[in-house]
Amino acid sequence: MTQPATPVDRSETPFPTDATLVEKAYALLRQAIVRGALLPGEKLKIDLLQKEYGISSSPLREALNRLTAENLVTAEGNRGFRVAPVSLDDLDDLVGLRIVLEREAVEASIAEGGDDWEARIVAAFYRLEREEKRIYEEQVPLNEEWSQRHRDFHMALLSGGRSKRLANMCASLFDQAERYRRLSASVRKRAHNKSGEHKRLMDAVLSRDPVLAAERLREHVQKTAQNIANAMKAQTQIRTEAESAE
Amino acid sequence: MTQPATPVDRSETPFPTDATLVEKAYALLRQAIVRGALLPGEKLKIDLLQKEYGISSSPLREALNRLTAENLVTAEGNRGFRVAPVSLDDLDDLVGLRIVLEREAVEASIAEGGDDWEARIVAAFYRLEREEKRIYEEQVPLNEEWSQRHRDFHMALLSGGRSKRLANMCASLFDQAERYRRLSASVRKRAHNKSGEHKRLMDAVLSRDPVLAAERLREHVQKTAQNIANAMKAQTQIRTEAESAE
DNA sequence: TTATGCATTATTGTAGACATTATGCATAAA
DNA sequence: TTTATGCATAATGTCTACAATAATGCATAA
Repeated sequence: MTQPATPVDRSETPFPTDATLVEKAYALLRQAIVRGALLPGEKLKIDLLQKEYGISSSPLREALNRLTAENLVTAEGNRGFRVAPVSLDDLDDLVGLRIVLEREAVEASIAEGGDDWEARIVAAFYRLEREEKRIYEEQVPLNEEWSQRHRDFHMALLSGGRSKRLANMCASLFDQAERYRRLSASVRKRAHNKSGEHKRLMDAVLSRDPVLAAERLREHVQKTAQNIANAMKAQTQIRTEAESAE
Repeated sequence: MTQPATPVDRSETPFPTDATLVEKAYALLRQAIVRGALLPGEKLKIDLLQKEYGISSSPLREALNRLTAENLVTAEGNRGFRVAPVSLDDLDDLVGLRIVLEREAVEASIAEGGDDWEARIVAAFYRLEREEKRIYEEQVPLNEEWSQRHRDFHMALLSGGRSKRLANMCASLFDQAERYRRLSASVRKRAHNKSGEHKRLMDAVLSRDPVLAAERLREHVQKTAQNIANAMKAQTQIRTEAESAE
């Protein structure tokens, strides 16, 4: 039996139920790494993961091999797998590429995107705002729901172009950056006022001014990265002080 | 025992001897696909590959999973692995991204590269020219040696920047394009006079004029892609005619 | 011609044995 | 002390056989 032909909204159903175990393991591990449940540098021992997820070694190893190509896992011959380490240099590298590729993607979207693309943006923004309002009014901390809405909004902005590769790369880089955001977010739990920034971003994109849109996107990405970098430096500072106090 | 600390020149020694079987399988399969020994769409049956390479299923499957992330292999759940298909649309996509990323890489190289970078370019060009001269004088057809020199030259041009991710992506996209080149090259076996083009490219880069360098790089990549596209169209034409003549 | 059911085949997943390599620790040498 | 060396132990990678599941092709019925 094949998967039903109904279009799957990946933002709603996290994963189809009839996926192979490799795909499930891939999705689970990826999520755990991006969300920071598995920490940078952490050893990924097959037998432990096996018990944790109830999946045997072969599909796990295959999933881990896929993740190495996405810079989320490192594999060193005969020394097993690890969660990819993080560093300020790597963040820099990541953000630099993100800016280049997201500029390209938003420019292509503005040039090629139709009404459906614009509608996707408006819808995604609406849902993101709703969630942020809920968080503000109910004094809820940032949550998975917001992260998903946030991701959807950003991807919607870039989804108007034809290039599949570009879209995939942007998504991958976004998630890699998301991992950094989460790791550094242990400090500041509540949302900055990102809502205004996202509104400005959307307006620029919907006005179809490629220069303005690219510029605001760059600002947004760079500002976020700066916050993350500062948090990382602060953490390193704290860690260093704690160590030297011993 | 760890690998000796001597720097490995990947262009000389295709692969270290103490690599794991996953790495060997990965390298072998990748090569076979890029060189066109395994054709687009071809089924990759594990048991056949097992006999072919003398490597058991586990490392083979792991290697294939890595290759899926590079767009060289497709994996469809419960339907096994295939060599990634090719199409004019995909070529377009590929080349579009290549131009964006190689421009970025060459600009970064010009801004950040030092004498060592320039020396790498000159050396790579010298070796490429030597090989082309040999091919011309001895009436040898294009060969693996030339392909390697050609790759080395292009990568040298882009190797001056700090971004590791960018370099890796450029290399991956170059090889994906190389696969297209080889597949379409079955027609025209002898080298075009690329030598002059490469010289002009090198001169622009070494003059450290980022605009000129990016423009010549774009021209070069696009012209190559156009030749490939034309060859693909001709092949499709021929295939279509053959089919309708039945 | 178009469905349906069934047998066949291919793929995926599991388990456990085995070989190889890394690692930590005790001991010996500088 | 510090730095090597050798060995026991653990971790990793690989292989094999087999079980479970899904896809596929074909004969038959509608």
